[in-house]
Amino acid sequence: MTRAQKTVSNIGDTVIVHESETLDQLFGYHLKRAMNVFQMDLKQTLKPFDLRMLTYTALVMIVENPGLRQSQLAHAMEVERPNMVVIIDTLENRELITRDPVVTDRRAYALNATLAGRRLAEKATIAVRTHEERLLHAVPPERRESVIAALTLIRTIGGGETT
Amino acid sequence: MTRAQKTVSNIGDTVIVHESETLDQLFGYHLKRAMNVFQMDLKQTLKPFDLRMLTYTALVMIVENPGLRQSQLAHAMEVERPNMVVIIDTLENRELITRDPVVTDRRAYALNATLAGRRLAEKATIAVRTHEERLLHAVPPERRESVIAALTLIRTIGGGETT
DNA sequence: TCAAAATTGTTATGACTTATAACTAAATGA
DNA sequence: TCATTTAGTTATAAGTCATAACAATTTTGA
Repeated sequence: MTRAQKTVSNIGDTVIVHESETLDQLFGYHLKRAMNVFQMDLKQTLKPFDLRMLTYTALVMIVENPGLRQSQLAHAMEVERPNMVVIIDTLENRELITRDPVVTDRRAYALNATLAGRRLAEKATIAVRTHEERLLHAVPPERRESVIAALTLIRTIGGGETT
Repeated sequence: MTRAQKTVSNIGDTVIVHESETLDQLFGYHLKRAMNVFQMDLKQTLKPFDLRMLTYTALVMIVENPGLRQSQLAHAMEVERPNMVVIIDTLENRELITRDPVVTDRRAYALNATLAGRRLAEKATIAVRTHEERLLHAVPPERRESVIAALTLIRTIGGGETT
């Protein structure tokens, strides 16, 4: 049973739902279903590192963009500023990052990863890559690239985000 | 500025984040970003019909699978049963669906769409398709099919859902 | 047959996520 | 200078999602 064709079928006595013709034709529906799989897997993958999706993303972004401001990070991650505070708090409390003063702007903090932060990001990323590989092993690399290109195209058009 | 290459660049005096090398290499990251775009758009698209993503999905599934039970729908939508109750309540209160008794099982309800429900589903679906078209217009149909096929492949492998 | 187990839908509730309003401190700029 | 804007924060509300427990019913198997 590779693809769903019928909307309903019978096994013995019980009716089993097989999706919906209409929804099956919607791109966003497939996007959501695939997203669910990735999200559940990612959650489990990050659990050993005591990271959530957002804290992981923030950590990696800080590692690769030293000196980043919270507001910039919030904007990049499409997260509201107040919510970014607690994410940063979490990472700072675990001493994975530091809030350093910015000489040119005393309101702002420059975010920097500590050595522990960089190491954790590295380890977590390896785990995430491994798990992605497991999910994607049936999709050849060039297909993956093609899909990513399509997704990026969609985002840059529909999202209005120039980044 | 179509694609991000550098992680950080300077415009005038302010540092601007351009994503992250590491995250950019992750399939799930692109999936999530594209998903955000779709989700925000869908939310706006369904607002005039006073439907949310889940109520829309449930309504369409009921329209196309008459007689469906709540638990079957919950399973198909990957939603917990208690949460399905409120979704069904909402649709029933608006008289878009009915909970009909099942002669063979007095515990269960057979879900059926009313005429109003079918009409609303139809109108909403047209709107959703239109909005998807706008988001996807830069992606040629065969690319879309290819992406959907890849997403389905991922789901059937990683998700474990035979459905 | 009939008691135990499982299932359907439900209620109540709590955890977690995300959004909004309002505030302080600092920077900007007319 | 003084009004306006911005960075970060606090408090809080709204929204989403998951868990436990329950009544009614069906199924199971001893």
